Amino acid sequence: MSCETETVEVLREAGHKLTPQRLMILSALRHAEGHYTASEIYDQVRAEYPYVDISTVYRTLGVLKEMRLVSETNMGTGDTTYEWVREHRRHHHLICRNCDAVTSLDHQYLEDLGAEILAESGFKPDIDHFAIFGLCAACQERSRTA
Amino acid sequence: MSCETETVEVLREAGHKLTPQRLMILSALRHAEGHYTASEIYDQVRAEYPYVDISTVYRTLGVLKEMRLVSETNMGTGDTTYEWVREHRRHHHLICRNCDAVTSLDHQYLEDLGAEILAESGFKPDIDHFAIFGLCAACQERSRTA
DNA sequence: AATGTAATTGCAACCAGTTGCAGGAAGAAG
DNA sequence: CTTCTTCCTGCAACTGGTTGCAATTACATT
Repeated sequence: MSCETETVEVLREAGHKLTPQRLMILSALRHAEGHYTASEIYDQVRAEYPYVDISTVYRTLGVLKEMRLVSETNMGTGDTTYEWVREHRRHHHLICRNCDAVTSLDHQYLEDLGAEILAESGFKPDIDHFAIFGLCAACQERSRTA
Repeated sequence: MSCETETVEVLREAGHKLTPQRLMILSALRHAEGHYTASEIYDQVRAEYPYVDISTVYRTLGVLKEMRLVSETNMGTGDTTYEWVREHRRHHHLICRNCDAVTSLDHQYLEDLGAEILAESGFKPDIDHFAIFGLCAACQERSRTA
C-alpha cells in the first residue's frame, strides 16, 4: 500500500474513511491494467480477505467513480467493467454490434467534443472511457452484399 | 395499427414475425413521445392484453434496438429507457452527476463526431441517443467555492 | 385449406446490481 | 487512551433484466 499514499490522501480529504476493504479494492484496481468486472475484483479481494461482501465492492467502486478515479463502462458484455483512470492512457472503444469486435479510439476525438460542449453550454462532460456501438467496416460490407 | 404498415414491412423483410404482442409494443412506442422504461411499456400493453410477459417486452425491445428503430439509453435513473427513433428529432442529453439536472444536446455535435470516426476508421457509429454525464455549470461553481 | 418449420411466447429460474438496516470501525476531538 | 460521531460493513431481501425450455403461433409452401 506504500504507493497509494497520494490516492489515500485524496479520498480522506473528500471525507471518506479508509477501511482495509477499500484499500484492497483500490490496490487491486491500481496494480492492474485494463478493465475488470465487479466480480473479478471481488474474487481478487476475497483471496486475501474472505469475509468481504460484493455490496462493499460495488459501493467502493461507486465512490471511486464519483471521484473519477475509476471509469465505469458498459462494453455490451452483460456486466459493467471498471478501470483505473490514468491521464496518459485515456482511450475509448468502438464496439461492433454485429460481430462484437472491439477497437480503440483515440482520446482526441472525444476531448474535442468535450471542449466544444463546455465552451457552448458550460456543462463539463466526464470523458473518461466511452464505449461507442456501431458497425465495423467488415460488417457494413457484409450487410451491403447480402 | 393502420399507420404501422411501413414498420411492419421492414420487420417482416428482416425475417421477424409480427405477433399481436409485438404490434402492441410497437404501437405503444410509436404513439408516444419521449423515453419510456420497459415496465411502463409493459403496463401499457398489459392494459390491453393481460397475459403478456415482461420478458417478451424486453425481447421485442431487443429486436427493435437491433434494427435501430428504438434507442436504448441509460439516463442514470436505475432503469434503462427506450424511445422510438425519429430522424427529425434526434437529440442527446447532458446529465449532471451531482444534481441530476438533464439538458438537451443538439444532434449536430455528435453527428460530426460520427462522421469523423467513419472517415478515419471505417467504423460507423450508431449515434441515436447519447447520455453524457458530467457537471453542470452551477455545480462546477458550487464545488469551486466550497 | 392443410402442412411444415422456424421464430416467438410465457413461465420459472437465474444473474447483476442495489438498498435498508443494525452492528462495528475510522478518525476527529478532548 | 477514551469518547463521540459519522461513515462503512455484512447481511438479507429486493429490483431490473436475461435465459433455457417446452408449448404455441406466424407464415411460407403446397
